[in-house]
Amino acid sequence: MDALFLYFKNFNPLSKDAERAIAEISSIITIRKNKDLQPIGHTCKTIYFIKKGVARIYYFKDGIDITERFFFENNIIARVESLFTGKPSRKAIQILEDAEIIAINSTQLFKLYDTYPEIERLFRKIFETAYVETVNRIEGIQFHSAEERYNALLNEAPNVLMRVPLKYVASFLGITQVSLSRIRGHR
Amino acid sequence: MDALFLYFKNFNPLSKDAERAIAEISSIITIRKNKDLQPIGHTCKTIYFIKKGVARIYYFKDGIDITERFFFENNIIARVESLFTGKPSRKAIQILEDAEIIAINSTQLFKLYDTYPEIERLFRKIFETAYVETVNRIEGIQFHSAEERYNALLNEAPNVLMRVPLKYVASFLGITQVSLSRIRGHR
DNA sequence: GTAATTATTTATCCTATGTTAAAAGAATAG
DNA sequence: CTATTCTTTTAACATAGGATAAATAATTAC
Repeated sequence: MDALFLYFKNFNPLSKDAERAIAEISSIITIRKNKDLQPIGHTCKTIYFIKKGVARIYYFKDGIDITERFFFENNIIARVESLFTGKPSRKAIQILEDAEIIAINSTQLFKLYDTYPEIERLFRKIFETAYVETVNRIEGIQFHSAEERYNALLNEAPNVLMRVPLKYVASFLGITQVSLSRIRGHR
Repeated sequence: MDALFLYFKNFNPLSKDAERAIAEISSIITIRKNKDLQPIGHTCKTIYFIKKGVARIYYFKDGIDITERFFFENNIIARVESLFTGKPSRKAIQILEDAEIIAINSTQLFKLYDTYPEIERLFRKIFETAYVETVNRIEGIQFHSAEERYNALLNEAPNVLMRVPLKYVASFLGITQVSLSRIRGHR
């Protein structure tokens, strides 16, 4: 649990009381490579924190597997389009490397918001930051060539290319696997 | 101010007290077509609400004017990548139709969060919703052809095409104006 | 360790969108 | 009302990336 609270400190340090309250609604999961942590079609009622391992959010678009995003150690994962709307998610979370994960029950978490404004503030800040990252990502997607996006990924997140199968990287970059392979060849 | 409080009710109804506190840190601006409401390079310290008119957030990418998003009546505008990070924004807000706008001072607003948890909750929910919209938008950008994106816009937000110059729509769709014109010709 | 499966690359051909330039149409200023 | 400027369309040509198929290479199961 310590890794989680350390992560929280970057956003809004919590009182011991608040930490305890979160610990009470959380559990630790170990899960193996290639398993789905959450399947498509379920309403997201959990916020995950990766202690160890790699994961991705993916979905199917016209029968094709699309990676929305990758997640590494010391980060929060949630399918926010379901978490914040209460609607079933069309997306799944898949584990790409054997993982150790902290699962926080979001229904209970949102109830804690009433008793602990500091917890509400913490998650407000976490998701504001995630929101900003998403806004910035649109720019990268929309106005760079596939090759530029690949090179940017290589610079900014080389661990993606080192720890994740290329077939998943391709759709994340918005191209086919064949194109990605061609781009990697240009060198 | 009433339009603003009515808008707030969709997210988290406020007490009269909280409404008064927000009214105190807000002002009404009238501004003409083609003017910049906020220039590039300034740190965003204001959250705007459009009572009347149309606006867009735009920036320059390699000297080319890119529209990030359009905003119509009864919506909040903010350059969140600046608002939530405190860094200067590379983006500007431009008015596309003579507008009447409520400007909320964000520095003072964030201070109100301490006294009025209901206000913090309100804006948490507003930005959670905006975050979800942004996540959903990525899907639309990344895996549809330009023509599909144009048709989707035509269906989902025909007011964009009716009230906004096409040259601004093109970059919003991620294509050149020439391509947009070609696509509109296919019919 | 070998067979079977899965991931990646290479090759060919094709289409959507970019680029540049020019024409046509609409809006604005005086 | 006319001239000027700004916006949109049209045309011709170039290219990045998609689709399909097949060949390697790497993993996994037994």
